[in-house]
Formats: sequence, C-alpha cells, structure tokens
Amino acid sequence: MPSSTVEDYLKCIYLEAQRRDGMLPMGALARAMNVVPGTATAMVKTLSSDRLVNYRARVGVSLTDAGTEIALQVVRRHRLIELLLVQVLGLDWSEVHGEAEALEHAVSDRVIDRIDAMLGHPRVDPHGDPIPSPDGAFALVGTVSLAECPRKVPRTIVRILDQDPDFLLFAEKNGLMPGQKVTVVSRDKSSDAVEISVRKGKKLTLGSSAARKILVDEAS
Amino acid sequence: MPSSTVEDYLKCIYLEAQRRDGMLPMGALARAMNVVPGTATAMVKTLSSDRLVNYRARVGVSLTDAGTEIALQVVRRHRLIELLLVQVLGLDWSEVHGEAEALEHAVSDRVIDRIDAMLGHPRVDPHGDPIPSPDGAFALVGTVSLAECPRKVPRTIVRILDQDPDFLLFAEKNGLMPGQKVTVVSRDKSSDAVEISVRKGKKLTLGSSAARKILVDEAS
DNA sequence: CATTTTATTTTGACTAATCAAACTAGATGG
DNA sequence: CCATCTAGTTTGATTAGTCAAAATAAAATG
Ligand SMILES: [Mn+2]
Ligand SMILES: [Mn+2]
Ligand SMILES: [Mn+2]
Ligand SMILES: [Mn+2]
Repeated sequence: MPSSTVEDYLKCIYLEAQRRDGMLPMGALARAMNVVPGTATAMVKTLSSDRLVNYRARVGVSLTDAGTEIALQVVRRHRLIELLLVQVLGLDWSEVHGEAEALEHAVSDRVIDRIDAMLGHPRVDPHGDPIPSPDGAFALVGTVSLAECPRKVPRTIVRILDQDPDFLLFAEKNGLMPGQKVTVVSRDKSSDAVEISVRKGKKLTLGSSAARKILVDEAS
Repeated sequence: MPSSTVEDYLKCIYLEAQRRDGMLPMGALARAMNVVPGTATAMVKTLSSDRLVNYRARVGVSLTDAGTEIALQVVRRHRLIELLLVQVLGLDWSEVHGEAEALEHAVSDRVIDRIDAMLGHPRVDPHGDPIPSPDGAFALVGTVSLAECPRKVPRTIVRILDQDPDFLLFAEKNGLMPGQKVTVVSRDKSSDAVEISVRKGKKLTLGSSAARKILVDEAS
C-alpha cells in the first residue's frame, strides 16, 4: 500500500497536471507540496522506480497508468469525504477540504463504498468538483468561467476552483455556490473587473482572477 | 501534536493498564503494540522525556496526567467513530474497530464534536465501551461477567470485552450484544463451561474465557 | 557567444520508527 | 550463594521523508 505521503504526491501531480500541458516541472510540484525542490526530486525518483510516474530530469514528471489509478482513488475518497462532512455532519463547505486532506488516507474501500451509497452515488463534491467512480471515470463539467462567458445571459454556477477557506466563505456569503444563478453584467479590461448580478439582482464586482475561479454551465 | 504512533502507544498503555495494577511491564506493551521489546523501550524513553509517561527501567510504564489526557482523547475519537460507522454508515459492529484504528488519528476536534452532536452525545460505543467526554470523564458500567454473575437471574448485556471480528460475529449471531437479555443456567468447574440461555430461551454453552468477555448489568 | 540568472539535482545530515542480535539485572532455584 | 533463565535494555542498522547548501544544467540576456 502506498503511504499517505506517496498518495499526496500522486494526487498533487494529477491535479496540477490538469492545468498545465504535458510534464509537471519539479519546481511546481515542490511548491504545491510545500517541500524544497530537492525533496520533490528525491520523492519523484522513488515514485519513478516504483513505476508510478515518468520522470525526465530537468523536464518534469507525469503519472503512469498505475499512478493515475492511485491518484484517482485518492481524489475519489477526498471528494466523497468532503460531501459526507457537509451533507451528513453539517460542516461548512469552507472547512471540509482541510479535514478531507487527512481523512482521505484513513478510510478503507469498505467505508468509502458505504459513504458513496449513503450519499446516493453523487457525481460532484460540495465545490462542484467531479467525483471519480471506483474505476476512475468521471464527467467533465463547466469549462467556462465568469471571466469569459457571454454577458447578460443568466448562468448556473457549477464549480468553484479554489479550496481556500477565506475565498469559500466570501463566495458563500455572496451566494456564489454551485446551483446558484448568476449573470455577468459587464467586464472592463483596464480595471480588470467583472461585474455580476446574483440572486435577487444583487450586484457584485470581482477581479478577473476571482472571476476565473467560478465556473458556470455551458448551455444558457 | 503527537504522531499517530505516539497516540497509539499512549492509548495502548491506558487500555492495558485497566487490567493490570500499577506499572505496565515493557513486555506486555511490546506484545500489545506488535513490536519487539527493544522498540517499546526506545519509544517509552522518548515518551518519558516528553513527560507523557513515567518509566522505571525493568519495572514498567504508567501514564502521567498529560499522557492520560491524550490517551482519553484518542479513546473518545475511536469510540465515537465506531458508533458513527455502525449507526450512520451501517457497518457491522465486527468491522468498525479496525476502521477506527486508523480514523482515530485523522479526525479533528471540529469533526469529532459534530459526530458527537449528531449521535446525541452517546455514553457508550457499539461494544458497550464507555465514551470519555471531551474533558476525559466517563461512567464505569457492568463490572460483572457471565463467568461470575449469579445463576438463574436474567441479566442485560452491557459490554463486550473483545474486539476480535470473529468473536464479535459469533456473538452477534447468538444475540450476545449490548441490550440483549441473557441468563446463566449453570456452570461447571471441571469442564470449564458456562451454559446460558438467550432470547427465546435458546441455549448455548461458552467456555469460561468467552464468558468472561460478556459483561452484564449489576442490578438484576 | 560569454555571462548571469534561474531551475533542478546532488550531497550530506537529521528525525521518527522500527528490527536483530548482543548484552545485563533480577528472579528462580538448587 | 553460584548457576541459569527470563524479561528487559543496548547497540548498530535500516527505511521513509525531509531540509540546507553546494553543484550544475539550461535559459535568458547583453
Ligand atoms: Mn492528503
Ligand atoms: Mn472539493
Ligand atoms: Mn490507531
Ligand atoms: Mn469499541
């Protein structure tokens, strides 16, 4: 069985590689894992000799099929746990990411299957992140953000691309959660601002980097 | 924060010391922790320098107040998790001890408080083991076992002193669970047997070591 | 192209947790 | 009391995961 450290590295490589194209540079991995670069290099070498990643010195790292499989299991556990904490135990969606970070390594398949069943085989977690099925499949949703979707057309929020508790609390307070309606009123290039209106016509202005974190559905 | 290894040692010392009198010998600790004696000695020395245990070479180990406090927190987490797994997620009582062994180190106070609230501040776990309150207090129950309680008097089972899945499955199959009624019919010294009758007058014979694991209430 | 900067790798060291095996300190007992 | 047994302790290694700092490769720049 992989240690929880190995699980975290694989999950991190998987999630970081979503953004970027091919190989994940060691510097990015080290930053994401909060370790010094030498530590990332050392770890990646052992992952490589275990055939969990492909490593090319001074280029970067990518997951093998075996590594992807483990990463997806960890992501599945993480997101099912988040949903359990929100829906069954009543924690706030801003708190659950941190909690799940530890619990994802401590739940067995048996327990995760029970959680999955009790929640009715959910497809997404509280932040709209997709939950891989036991065999690693999942649907991709909402690839357009408030920073680029058409204006004046009401949309439904489907996903939030940030786990930071402060951002999530802000989002929650302003009704920016999956399922909520939102319309982009205007955008201004120079001021980098996106003006939106949420439920009850409440207006709100976001910087574009925040707007980019809020994904809405494709179909109007 | 103590590592999960330290938490397990402290919990183990706490639980093993329940049986025995004063100091727990290193051999007993090593056996209970599944490590070689030298490992237990080394660990206990570091616990001792952290003021979590009192250690006297060639005598044994006992918990300090600080050590007891940690041990009780771990026991509290363990037992609340067991109850959650049984009552909310529907796992069998024979499975939950093993699951809780890992989860007890991964749940935060925040999560454990929510579990406690959701379960209605329970006093005992699925095996009848008492759940310490956040400040470490708990009630002692059922100090008499089927091996020594009076015969022919119906009793209620309050606690099972064994976490072995096989034993628990056996007990479950025969209705030997907390809350169930049971009566000792007869005992035989030479054959070491305890004959009991459970719900619906079903008869069953236990060896005395098994009988000693089933605790019943004091008052008839 | 030679030089400087930056990213990555290497080297050397450390901590926590463990085991195997050699070594006592006490108890047991003739 | 000496010999032996046994439980417990020491010593010497090992593994996983990490950091600091030196070394180096590659990229960027004048
Ligand atoms: Mn994690
Ligand atoms: Mn999430
Ligand atoms: Mn444990
Ligand atoms: Mn229990």
